[in-house]
Amino acid sequence: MPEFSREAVKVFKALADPTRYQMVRMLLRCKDGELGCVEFERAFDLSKPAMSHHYRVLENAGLVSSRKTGLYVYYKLHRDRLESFIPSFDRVHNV
Amino acid sequence: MPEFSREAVKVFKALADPTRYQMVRMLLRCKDGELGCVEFERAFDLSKPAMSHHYRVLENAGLVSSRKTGLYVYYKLHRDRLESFIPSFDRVHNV
DNA sequence: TCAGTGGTTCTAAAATTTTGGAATTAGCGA
DNA sequence: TCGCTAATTCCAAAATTTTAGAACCACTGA
Repeated sequence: MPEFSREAVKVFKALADPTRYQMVRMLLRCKDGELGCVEFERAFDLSKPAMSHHYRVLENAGLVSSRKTGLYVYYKLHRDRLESFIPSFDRVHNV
Repeated sequence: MPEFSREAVKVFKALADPTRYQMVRMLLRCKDGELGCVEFERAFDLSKPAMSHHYRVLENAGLVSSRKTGLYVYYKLHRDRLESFIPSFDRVHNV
């Protein structure tokens, strides 16, 4: 399978989970496309390890990257990456 | 989670597998958006039950429906359903 | 009627994904 | 330095998904 297809499947896998799908939508909605673990943990009733796992899946799909300041970690959405596989994701899914 | 989101996740799940992703692309490429099991089985080195499983996942996601004539079954892509969750899927993924 | 083909269903195994407790790492402030 | 908090890593269990053999169903043609 060509490289692009493998990447596409990885992106779809990343979005094929309710928690991660919602995380991406939260990131789309927020002002600077960046949210901290705190916000995510408040939104989803999951353990820290489970959340960490989901962050990693999104990172491996190239959909987010993380930045650490002090104790806190912030995740930033890569809109162009998302749109390059799912154009208008924003318009369609950010309801 | 709202209905649309649940449906969206189901559609992403359906596409989050190499075989099914390719199946959808084959359907996009073919003339009348319809292909038979024969073509799919020739394209993928999987057992009949495994293929049947994949057909069902795509059907449950509302992405295809099937039609039987005689011994043969044909699957038809629902382009509008696909595009309603992933606009321009055709253009982006039908490489 | 019956032999043969195409496809699904049933069942269970293999593989992957999701999850959380425990231990660990990293940074902050006293 | 020490104690505290935030987050990840390690590990294993639970859940889900993918797969195929065996049995079955549906249709065709002889």
